Amino acid sequence: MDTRHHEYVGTLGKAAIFKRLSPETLARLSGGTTEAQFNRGCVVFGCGAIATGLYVVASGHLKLCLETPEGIEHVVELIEAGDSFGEAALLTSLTSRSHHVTATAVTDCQLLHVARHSLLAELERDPELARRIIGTLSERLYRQTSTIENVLFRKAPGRVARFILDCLKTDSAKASRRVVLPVRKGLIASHLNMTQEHFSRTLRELIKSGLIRVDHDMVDVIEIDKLRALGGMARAPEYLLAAE
Amino acid sequence: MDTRHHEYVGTLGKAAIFKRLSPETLARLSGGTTEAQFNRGCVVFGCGAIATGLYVVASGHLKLCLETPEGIEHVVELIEAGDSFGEAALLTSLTSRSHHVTATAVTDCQLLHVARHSLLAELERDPELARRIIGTLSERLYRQTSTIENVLFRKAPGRVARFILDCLKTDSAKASRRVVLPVRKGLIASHLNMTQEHFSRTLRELIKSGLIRVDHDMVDVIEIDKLRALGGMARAPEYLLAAE
DNA sequence: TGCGTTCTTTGACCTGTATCAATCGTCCGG
DNA sequence: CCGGACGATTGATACAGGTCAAAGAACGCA
Repeated sequence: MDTRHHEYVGTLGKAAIFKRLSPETLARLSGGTTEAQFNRGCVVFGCGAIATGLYVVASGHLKLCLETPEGIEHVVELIEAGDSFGEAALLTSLTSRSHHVTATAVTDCQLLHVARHSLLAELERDPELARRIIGTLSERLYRQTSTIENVLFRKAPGRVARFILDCLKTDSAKASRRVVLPVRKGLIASHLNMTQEHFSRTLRELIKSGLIRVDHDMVDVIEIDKLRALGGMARAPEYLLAAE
Repeated sequence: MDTRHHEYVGTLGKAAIFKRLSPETLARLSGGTTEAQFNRGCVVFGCGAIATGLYVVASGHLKLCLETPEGIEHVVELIEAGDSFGEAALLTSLTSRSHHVTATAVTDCQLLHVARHSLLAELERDPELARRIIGTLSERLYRQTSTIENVLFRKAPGRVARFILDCLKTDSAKASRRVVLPVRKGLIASHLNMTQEHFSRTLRELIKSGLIRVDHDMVDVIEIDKLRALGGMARAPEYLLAAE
């Protein structure tokens, strides 16, 4: 195990899925780890591809998408540094270990790839790892359920409001009430299940009614309560249009 | 461990999640198992409730739903005998072990409840159980992704077509090309993210164009190819290999 | 510096689906 | 046998959001 693998231990240990695992476990996992760079736009794995292991993001952003043959795509999840992806396809005999989404780099990315056999072997030794993986999958399931809820129960303004509020929560700049959109607007639109055009219009609507202010990819929240009301409500009937 | 617990071993062993586990593991799990009946319409657990364990369905049908305060509900998943549910909330520290959907009996049900502590204890001993749980969660995740795909990429007729085709696959009567709808039509409509009215209309549309024939809850598939075309884009595993 | 590419905005129009409302079965208890 | 409850069907209408088209902005890169 050379020095490179020692570096991996550090990066792996920072990822949520492996955080606070025993150093021995991490060391053994790093033995099955390789490094990979992907340039913006590159496909990490395609839908249907056989899963060879799990990816951990050292840096960069990725998207997990569903695609139609016609090229329409829907962003299931946006992935960033510290996240992992590809876990779900590791152990499903039924779905023949193939990925059911396509993973694409939306910025240049640095990834670590932990081989499937290392994970399985380690699963045998360390029950804590099993718990982690189960926890991560549950987490993912939970997020997907929320996504479904968001898409099905809310109209466009509600979805956008909730997205902005979610960014506020995660973003370090929660006090400033300023959010920097993580990716290009079109991707966000897709994630919220609407067209880029509609997303644009909806943002302007929120601006016009004074809830937010927008400058390029910077969003300032003005009326956080009204935004919460919109995002919290299942279905936003008609909110007020402050005439200008 | 009395005779009742011995019965449980049999039922547990029939569930997909526990199938072919070692008799010792099953026996120990059955020690933490209790029985429960729920009448049609009863809520097994509500969204937000703390998860106490995992449920296995001995008989009956249930639905997993998302709900709004206003009482609108969306069926995330339909559950039947041999399925398990409630696994996802067992191990998420982050989401504080609360259920994120509501489980309701749609017919009278016989359930087994496996206590959380038994599962966790057994997880420590039997890595195969860990793999099973991971597999089940992955499976669930996969199904949810399919659901998202179905709801987002297809218009109403496509969704209905796919639902019928799915029933054909699972239903034992796949040769007969006859499907018996598992639950009341309104629930199916909700699962497909449309109103009961629209579902009804869509069915009639399919009948009018000669793809199916419907008598109450019996659906006969006439033109399976056209139905497939509507349900469209069966994911081809012939996709190319993974990254690197 | 200019030009092409990629992202965003805006406008006009169209359609899928929800909503509201009424009717009609069908099953069940009295 | 009848009335009520629940589910399914059908019709009329409204609107959210998609589609198409085109023009601006921003960001490369030569």
